[in-house]
Amino acid sequence: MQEGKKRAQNEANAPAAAEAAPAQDENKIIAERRAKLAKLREEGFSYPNDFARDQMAEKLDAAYGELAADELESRQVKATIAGRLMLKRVMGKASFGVVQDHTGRIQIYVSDDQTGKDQHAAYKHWDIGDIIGASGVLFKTRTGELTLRVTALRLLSKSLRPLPEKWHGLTDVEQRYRQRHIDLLMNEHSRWTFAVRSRVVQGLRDFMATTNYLEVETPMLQPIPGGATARPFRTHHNALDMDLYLRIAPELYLKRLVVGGIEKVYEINRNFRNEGISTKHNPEFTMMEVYCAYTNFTYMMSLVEVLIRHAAQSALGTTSVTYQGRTLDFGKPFARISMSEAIRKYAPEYWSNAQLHDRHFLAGKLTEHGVEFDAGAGWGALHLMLFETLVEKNLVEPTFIVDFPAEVSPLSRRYDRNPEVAERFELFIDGKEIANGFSELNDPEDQAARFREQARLKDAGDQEAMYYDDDYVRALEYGLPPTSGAGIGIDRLVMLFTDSPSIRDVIYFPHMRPES
RNA sequence: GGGUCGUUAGCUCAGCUGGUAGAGCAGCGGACUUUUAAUCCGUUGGUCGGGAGUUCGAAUCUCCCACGACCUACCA
Repeated sequence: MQEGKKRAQNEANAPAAAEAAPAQDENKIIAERRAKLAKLREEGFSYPNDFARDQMAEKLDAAYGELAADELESRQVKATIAGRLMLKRVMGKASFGVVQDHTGRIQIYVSDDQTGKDQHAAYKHWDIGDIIGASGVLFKTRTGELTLRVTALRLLSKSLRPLPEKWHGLTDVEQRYRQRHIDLLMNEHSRWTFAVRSRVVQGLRDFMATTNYLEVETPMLQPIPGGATARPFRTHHNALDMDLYLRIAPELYLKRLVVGGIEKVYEINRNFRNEGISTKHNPEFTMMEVYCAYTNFTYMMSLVEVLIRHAAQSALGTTSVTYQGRTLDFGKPFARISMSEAIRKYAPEYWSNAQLHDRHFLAGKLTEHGVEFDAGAGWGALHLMLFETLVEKNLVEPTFIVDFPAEVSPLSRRYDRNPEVAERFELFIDGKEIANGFSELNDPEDQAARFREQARLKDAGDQEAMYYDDDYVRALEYGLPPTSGAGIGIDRLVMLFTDSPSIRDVIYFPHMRPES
């Protein structure tokens, strides 16, 4: 790090850097720009950092964009701006340019009689992509565009690599994901998408703060990866000489905090799952998990509903969004339906409640649909599989599915009236699971039994089954208050809010294989 | 994992049934003092993703590999 820093500084200061060995992918355009940089260095250019701007493009437009030309002229508004040169139009003794900062764009007008011939001549040789600063007075062109009549301008940072074409921009999805910096420069929609993402997270945090939840951070490196059924990433701690896992969920740690008296707690952070990659799955993804003592899953369902509604409103200013051509309304109450009812609703024929609880019946129907399952799978696993096969894709509008089989919900409290079913819900939108929550299992002896069953499945070859977590059971033995909790998939929520078809569109740097 | 499609200049794309690789933008040189994807004249730029094969001759046909997209199966 230190070494690298020193080297970078030397390069920046040394004119000899222009002779440095060029990278493999250098072409003529880059060579020409390096030559320009070398010449600029001879003239004293040193990547200056003492330029102070006093205006942003968007603010200037908001303040003066509507003003009449002569009114603007009479006010003689001075401004100093800085940003990246995105367009350049040279016309002899005068030139135009478009400078982009993080708020937007503003046009500049550079001419011999305003800056002097030399400065204008220098500008003509700057490149699209260069970062510049400019001072001047605002005016309106003949066509009414707000423009800065430049009296002084400086090159602040030289761009050696050409930007994509001004009209089509960068459209190649692979390059947009691999070189997100270019995507962000070129594509307004990409900038908007990530701005929405930030506002969603901010909106969630604001809401939680006003309802007195405490935000915490729990371990990403865990000796026993718990809280979900998923394959973990493994890593190694050298000093301790022990294997650790990247967390698949923060759940068990957050509930330890509830045992410790933090009764309203949440975390927004990354989870890591060593599983497939798809338009809906990235190996690391962002999850919000929340727990509230002295409530049950019905409270948590309502909280999730309100949170999502609030996130939409604060990030987008509306609760109605269009996703891939379909309208989703987060403003009206989310539907609530039990898993059994949902299966019956979407089943091709009438199935009785008894049939839906008959393992052999379910196994037969799954086979009819060509679904493979483990011979040892119980009623609950088959019931869930049938739900996933028949129902999930149909749940377009926000819908809570409640009453999951306890067998597939090893951390959920059972119903008193039916111990085969858990007080658990999942929220589906556009066929995707967006949230998952339940009344937490706070009976340490039941939890121990469930872990034993998971350990048995793991021994039998189920790589996603949970580990027995002795330390967690011991925490429960001190007494976990009746508690409900939920997890919300932030990436997927942002996909819905931004009409993004792929999770890679809402993650700055999605995982990609290395370029060969 | 399986299937389909794609990869040509810095970017966006043409390139037919095999016959010396093209355009626009960007770049470079020139003209132009209110342009708007500025315009006009001239011009540079390519290991056609990589490798092997068929052929007198391959961007083009065949095979293998890499990367990506979409569909499909699974975890959120």
